[in-house]
Amino acid sequence: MYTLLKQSIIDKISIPDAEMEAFCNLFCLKTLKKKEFFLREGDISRYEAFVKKGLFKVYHLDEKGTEHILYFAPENWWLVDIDSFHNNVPSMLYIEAIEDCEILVISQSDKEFANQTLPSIEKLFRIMTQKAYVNLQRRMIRNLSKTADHRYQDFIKRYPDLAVRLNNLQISAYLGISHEFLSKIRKKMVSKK
Amino acid sequence: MYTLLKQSIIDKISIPDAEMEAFCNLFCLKTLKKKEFFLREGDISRYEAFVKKGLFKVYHLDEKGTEHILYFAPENWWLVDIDSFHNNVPSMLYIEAIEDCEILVISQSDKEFANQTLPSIEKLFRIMTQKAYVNLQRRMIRNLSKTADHRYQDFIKRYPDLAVRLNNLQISAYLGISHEFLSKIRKKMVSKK
DNA sequence: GATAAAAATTGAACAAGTTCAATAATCCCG
DNA sequence: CGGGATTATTGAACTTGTTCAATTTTTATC
Repeated sequence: MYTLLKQSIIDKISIPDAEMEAFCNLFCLKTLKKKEFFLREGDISRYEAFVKKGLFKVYHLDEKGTEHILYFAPENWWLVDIDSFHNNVPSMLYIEAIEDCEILVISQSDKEFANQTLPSIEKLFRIMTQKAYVNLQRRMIRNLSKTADHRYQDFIKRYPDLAVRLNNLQISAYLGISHEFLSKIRKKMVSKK
Repeated sequence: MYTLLKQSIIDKISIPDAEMEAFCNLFCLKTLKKKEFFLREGDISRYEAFVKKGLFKVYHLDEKGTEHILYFAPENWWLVDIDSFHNNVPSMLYIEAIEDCEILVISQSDKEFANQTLPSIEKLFRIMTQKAYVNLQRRMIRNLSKTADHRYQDFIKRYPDLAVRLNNLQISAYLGISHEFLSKIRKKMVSKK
């Protein structure tokens, strides 16, 4: 049950067996079907989860009802709205399964407990947050400096395995463009080959 | 010398006096004049710094030579390219003083030493990275869902004290628009009042 | 205070991306 | 396998934002 989670932790830090066991035992398995939600806008994020199987989208819905995807979370990724989870404020985000999923869930209080009692875990979450920050920073730079065309080509090159699991509505909501415009970009690419 | 730094730490975590002293002693004071650099593209970020006085811009230069500002760092903020610092890769960023500045500098190795020997410090940096991540996430959402007009008004409302220290070239490079367009937005705002 | 440099404004032509509406293709699911 | 729903494509008109070039205003410096 915890194989993937353990591997994902070992890849980031060295951790004594006892701490690993203690930490993993705080998680419980949950399944979500496609279109079900792990978090909705207005909720306070009281759980964090590791994606064991499947794929989620983490997004914000603006006042016009347009979806803006912050990131996709496939296997090995974590689900949480750090903002809501740590500042105890209602979330601006939705976290929705876009495939049938299996996740390992830990509560806010158990995570705090782990942070306080298991020295390796504090480090694990520092490293994870750093990695998330670096990814977001790189994306910010790309969004500020590249055209939609370039961002799309970059996306399918960077995440080929993800690209095939997503439809164009989802990709366009991640790139920050309309799906019609994405369709036109794709057409141009085909004709240029 | 360390008053501001200590206050900034106390605001985030509780820390024994001995750890506080040990940590602060790892920093040394440096001054930079306006237009001097703390980091340049291609450098590997081997130092992290706390801004004691002044104001920096952290930005990327694209292939056309256009500046894209990731964030501004006034007093109480930290200077570092987390990506370069932790992954030991050449930086994509410039960190440049836009006022005469005083900073407290710590080396990568001293920071690692602190992380390993001072338990509070691991927590401090986890919390700081989380805060930075939350800020960046909120900005990402705004950039994806709001027009330039809205983003500008939001910026001057959100950072009024910063807005008066910056010129419009810098603000436009942060908002992700040309300075000419920002000028037109400002004109429209004045006429609507 | 003079003067050079940097920043801000403006307009015109243009490019990038959106919106809306209609149609076509694909995907589910009972 | 059929039919409804979702997804993808296309075109035309439109909006947002860029680029370039000229001019004005402000700032810095000696």
